Amino acid sequence: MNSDRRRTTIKDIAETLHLSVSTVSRALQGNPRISKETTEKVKKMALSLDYSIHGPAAALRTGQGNNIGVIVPRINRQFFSSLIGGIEQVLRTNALNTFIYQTQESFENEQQGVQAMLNAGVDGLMISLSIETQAFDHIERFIRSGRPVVFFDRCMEDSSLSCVMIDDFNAAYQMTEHVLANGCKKLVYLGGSEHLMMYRNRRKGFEQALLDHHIQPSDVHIYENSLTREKGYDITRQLIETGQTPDAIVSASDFSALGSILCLKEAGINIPEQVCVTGFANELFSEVMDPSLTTVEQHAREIGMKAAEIMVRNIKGFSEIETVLIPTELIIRKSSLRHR
Amino acid sequence: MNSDRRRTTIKDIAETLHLSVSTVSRALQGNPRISKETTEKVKKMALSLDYSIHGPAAALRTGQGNNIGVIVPRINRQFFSSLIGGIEQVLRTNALNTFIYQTQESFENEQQGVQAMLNAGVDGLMISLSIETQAFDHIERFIRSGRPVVFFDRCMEDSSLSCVMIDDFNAAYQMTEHVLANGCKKLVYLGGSEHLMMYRNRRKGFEQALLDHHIQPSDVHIYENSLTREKGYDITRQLIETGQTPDAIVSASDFSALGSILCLKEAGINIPEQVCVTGFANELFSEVMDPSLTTVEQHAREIGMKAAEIMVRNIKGFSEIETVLIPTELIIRKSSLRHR
DNA sequence: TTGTAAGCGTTATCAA
DNA sequence: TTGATAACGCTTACAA
Repeated sequence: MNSDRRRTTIKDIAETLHLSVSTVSRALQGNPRISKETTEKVKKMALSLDYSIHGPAAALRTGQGNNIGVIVPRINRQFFSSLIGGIEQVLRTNALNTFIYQTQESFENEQQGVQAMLNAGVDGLMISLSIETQAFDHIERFIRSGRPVVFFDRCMEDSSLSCVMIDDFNAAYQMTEHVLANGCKKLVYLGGSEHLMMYRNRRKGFEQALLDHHIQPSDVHIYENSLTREKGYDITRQLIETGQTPDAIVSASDFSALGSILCLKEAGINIPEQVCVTGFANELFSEVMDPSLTTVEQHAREIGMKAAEIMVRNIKGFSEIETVLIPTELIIRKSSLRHR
Repeated sequence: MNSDRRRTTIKDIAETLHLSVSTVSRALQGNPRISKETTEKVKKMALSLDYSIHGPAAALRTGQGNNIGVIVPRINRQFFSSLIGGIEQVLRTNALNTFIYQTQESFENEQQGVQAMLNAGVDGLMISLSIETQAFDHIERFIRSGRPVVFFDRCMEDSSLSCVMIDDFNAAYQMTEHVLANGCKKLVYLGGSEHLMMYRNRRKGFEQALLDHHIQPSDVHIYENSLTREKGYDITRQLIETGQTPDAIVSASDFSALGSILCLKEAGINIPEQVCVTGFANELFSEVMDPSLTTVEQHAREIGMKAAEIMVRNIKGFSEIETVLIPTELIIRKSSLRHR
């Protein structure tokens, strides 16, 4: 545990082999200008001396660090962790490291995260904005540094930036149509923050479906900022207690849908016969809960992979801007499927 | 999107202010040797020039990169993502960045990951071994570089290394006692890979409880490598078909427990009255599935935080070795609680 | 095919 | 209180 042990450098290899550092550097890179034997010798010595390249030094010299910063609201959400899995896989196969930072949905943390990425000298930034974020100086600062930025899921609304997200409008539209097709007429919608495009789009999709099917607006309640299990529970309880029980609860989150279902079950209300409930995200629990939850599969891993691919192309010098919509999939389960 | 834009350096600041780079460097660090006015001036200019420190260069000079590598089998497991959340939080409050790498349970990826960390010049390594890992040259290589290594959850069995894990033996022991207290006598155990200490310890805890309660070994079946939903389902189906249905299935994983439950429900077998089922990990779905699953809460976040604290202390020069057992919590739910 | 030397952005030593 | 300069480990013209 020799903690003041100096690391092996190419200089060490050069000295033991009586070569110059440049020869060693080139040999290590497999440069054809170096003879086969020398290259072989150098690589062998590198191995036996426990050499590993000092990335930061190489980065300093070449201006390329091979590190990509990834900023997400939370890492312990099925959606984001799968998405990161996709990012990581694509970046790795392109010899890029993944630097992760989670904001915990805090704007301040997000600012710090971007600064940390700037300091770390990452070659590009992939980010999904926090719920709180409404100002973008920190992002613009990064962009000014001349390095690529790719948004995913929660994007900045600027068409000159790359963004990969799902088709929220359509997903919500289809979901609402499905609920209406099951005979529901008095709907409650549990939405998110209106300043995030994705939640606005979901709400718009919901409303458009109602419009297209001639549902009376007076029969509909829309709640903002209602994405948590607790919110779902509380709102549902309040509706029941005030005699306003709807016949469908369409939620922009599996968690609030879960809260609603728990509350309805407690109140002895039958799902789906009396009330249909739908969620959003296809969290692991949605399949195995009782009743199983109708929801939207977002293909998180693919979103991550697609975003990473755009980043890789940008890093390689193709500075194209892309906005990609990953198609969603309606997963119909018991919580919304009536038998008539 | 000026991609050949040179980044602002302290030299730029120095020139515009007619100061030397050393003064600027010191001012930026808040060195008291620099006058208040100069410090102020420099910081203001840094801001207006969009300056941010170039970490790699500073790392090269100081030998301290403030980056910690974290290697995990998978990121999209509730357990690991929560754990990483804990790590990230502690490291960040100590001005350390988190470098993440997932092995997908592959030994080859793990080797590459350690190498990537070595190259990235991280100051320390936090790692949970892949299931496949049985050789440790890559780890020893990192240790030889003189930088601290902290294991979590899946550790190398070497008392000269720091490790944070849960008390698997006791957790399994308590779980087994709970099942026995519910009157079960013919038990099936679904375990993991025997070469991982944690799974060995769980199996030992299970067996010790049987021993202490005088259960006939002939009434017990132990399966190795049975941690997935599919394995749980298949083994359970096979037991039922061959007329060997047990009265309890104790699993080392929530996923195989889930598989078992799905199979039992399909076969019309009552849980828990005919068969008790227990899992391990308290995955999100275990609470909301039907029946809710008795399991073990591992306090993943705390494991991460504790491991990160040890790392931070090592980075700061205290090279103490610590093995920490985080206490678990038995979460008793419907899948194992008989009413008599 | 190999070597020399400059320079990436920063910090730290020494000098003023 | 500030400045000049060397050094960290690496890559890459340019030279041999």
